[in-house]
Amino acid sequence: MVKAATSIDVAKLAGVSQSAVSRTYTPGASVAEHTRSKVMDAARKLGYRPNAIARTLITRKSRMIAVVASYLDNQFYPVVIEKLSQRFQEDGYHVLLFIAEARTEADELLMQLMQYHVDGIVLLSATLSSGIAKDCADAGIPVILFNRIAQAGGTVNSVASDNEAGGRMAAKALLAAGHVRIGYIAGMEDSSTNRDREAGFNAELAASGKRVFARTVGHYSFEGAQLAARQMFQAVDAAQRPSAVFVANDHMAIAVMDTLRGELGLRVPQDVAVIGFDNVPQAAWGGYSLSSIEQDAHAMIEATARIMLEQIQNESALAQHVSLSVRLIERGSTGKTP
Amino acid sequence: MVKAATSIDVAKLAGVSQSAVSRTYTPGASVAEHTRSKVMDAARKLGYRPNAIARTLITRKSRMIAVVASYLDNQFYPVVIEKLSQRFQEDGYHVLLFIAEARTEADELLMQLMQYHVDGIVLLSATLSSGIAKDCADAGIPVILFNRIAQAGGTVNSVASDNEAGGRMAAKALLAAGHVRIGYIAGMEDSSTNRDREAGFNAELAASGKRVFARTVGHYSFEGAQLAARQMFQAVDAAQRPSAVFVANDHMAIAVMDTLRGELGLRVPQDVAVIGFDNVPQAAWGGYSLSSIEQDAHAMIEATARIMLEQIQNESALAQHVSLSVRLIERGSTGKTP
DNA sequence: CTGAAAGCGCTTACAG
DNA sequence: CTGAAAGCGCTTACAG
Repeated sequence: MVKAATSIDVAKLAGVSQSAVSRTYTPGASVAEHTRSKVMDAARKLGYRPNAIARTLITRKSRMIAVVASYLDNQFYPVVIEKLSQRFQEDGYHVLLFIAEARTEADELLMQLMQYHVDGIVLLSATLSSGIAKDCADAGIPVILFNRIAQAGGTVNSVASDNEAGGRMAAKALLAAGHVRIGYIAGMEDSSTNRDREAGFNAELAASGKRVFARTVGHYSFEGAQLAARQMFQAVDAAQRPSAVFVANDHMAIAVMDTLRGELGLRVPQDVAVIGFDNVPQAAWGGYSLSSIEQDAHAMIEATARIMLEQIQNESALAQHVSLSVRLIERGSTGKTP
Repeated sequence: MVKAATSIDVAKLAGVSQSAVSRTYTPGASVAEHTRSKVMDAARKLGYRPNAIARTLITRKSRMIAVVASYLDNQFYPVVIEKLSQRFQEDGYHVLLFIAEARTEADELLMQLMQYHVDGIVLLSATLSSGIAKDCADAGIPVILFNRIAQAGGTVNSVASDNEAGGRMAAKALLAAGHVRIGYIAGMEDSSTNRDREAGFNAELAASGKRVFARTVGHYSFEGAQLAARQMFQAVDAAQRPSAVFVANDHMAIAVMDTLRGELGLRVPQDVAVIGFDNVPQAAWGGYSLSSIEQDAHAMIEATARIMLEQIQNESALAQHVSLSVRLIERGSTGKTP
């Protein structure tokens, strides 16, 4: 174990002051070209790298952004985490990833985060108590809810899709295909995504003088969705069960398709049309060809990065709420031939 | 923006020295019960939390472990990242996640990591130059290669599956099913996983007096695998193409199945049997029912955590190399009826 | 058990 | 442009 070289070591070797070394590594600081090159030479010889921890202590900027995630089995999130990391890296920020197991855990995690003086926090599909949200705001740490809507009037930003419009699109597509008995398999009852998708879906059905034929809850989990599908499609008589179903996300929709085909012997789309939400990569796989409402992950990430940088630079910036457009991707599961 | 309370603020309010506050938060330090409770009361009133950055500066322990990943579209990794994070969190460590885009980028990333004084580094399916590996060793930072084998004699630890045994199992399963024309779709040519899986596969074929009938390369990517499948199965005459194929991982195997069925009109397993590697969750999906060689992700994660903690606590510990058993999971893609 | 003090490795006014 | 010095918020011998 070799002790790393410090700015003092470099200063000594270069024959300059420690301040000069520090200035060499501070963009925009005034250092003579001659001094700078002496410092760089010495730094190279010693393998010097500025200690980011010491810098953070004094500047109060860690250049780290915490991302709190959970449910990585939902295929939408790994991709988001990857792209989000890359996006922040482009701006010189690093991602400190936290996995929250239960929803209640987010608060405890956040408290730990604050000890690390992260510059900002992105909550992927997680919520946090208003107490913690206020602590973050008080500490000047921007918080962005990703794929969740923040309560109005708060200090917390949010970036989400127009889930309500997505729900309407799903209903419109199924109605246009002539379906009359249409079911809905819900995600988490208390999530804003589920609430808004279902509201849009029901509103569009109502606009056609119809209402949902059956409704079960899958809690956004694979197993939950299998159960929900069994409950909804157990009727032996075809007229007793939906001929189409809107599932609150693709992760569940795939489980539903498996259950319909494998367990219940029903064909998709001939016996039951299925439409999901997210347009995860797996929706395009040949084994499913799942129609879906696409969330624009790229735009969501760009909006997140933009808001984060704005809020880090301007602490008094007001909370922003971004809602992005979605679009229908039709595939085989609703009868579109590829 | 309210300035966070420091140990000095707490000390003043509690009427004790700053040292006493620090000791209260240092497990094992000697503080009178009376003093401790005065400190805790004051801390509660001020919402005090020790500053982890300042602590890191002086203790040289950040309790952060860097995880460098890439290829999150391979479904094996998100699950590993999630479980690994949770596992380290149990021991009071946090994961700093870095996404390496190209393989060459890992070195640059590592240099940045060292500035944050992470306590350890896990490289998920990435390699690093021997120069950087030495820098880490010199700095006393343990490095673990996950799902890769380290070069012998180095200072870098590794945790991987017995890929060679896995390759043999795949060959054995296909031979046992009576296949004669057996193909192999390779991953990255220069990866240890591909090398070992292929070596075991070929060795087992050779043991039966056979050799691989066709070989193409999919580079561990979805698109690469589609291309590799087209190349291998373009022959119109069934006798000209393999009746079974071992694909170097599940991520590619799923792409191969899509190409076989969707594009080439071949049935799995009737026309072509397919076997993959990893046993990702998606392999069990009804749309694929993919036979696979299962990597024991749980055991890999436990081994990684154990080695990491050992090496953090004992800097002079020697590099360890763990190889974990794999097992065959037979499903529909090799003719097993579920 | 407790407090005063040094020091971790930086950044940043300040004076020159 | 440059250097001496203060200070970020802690931990940890050291002396009492």
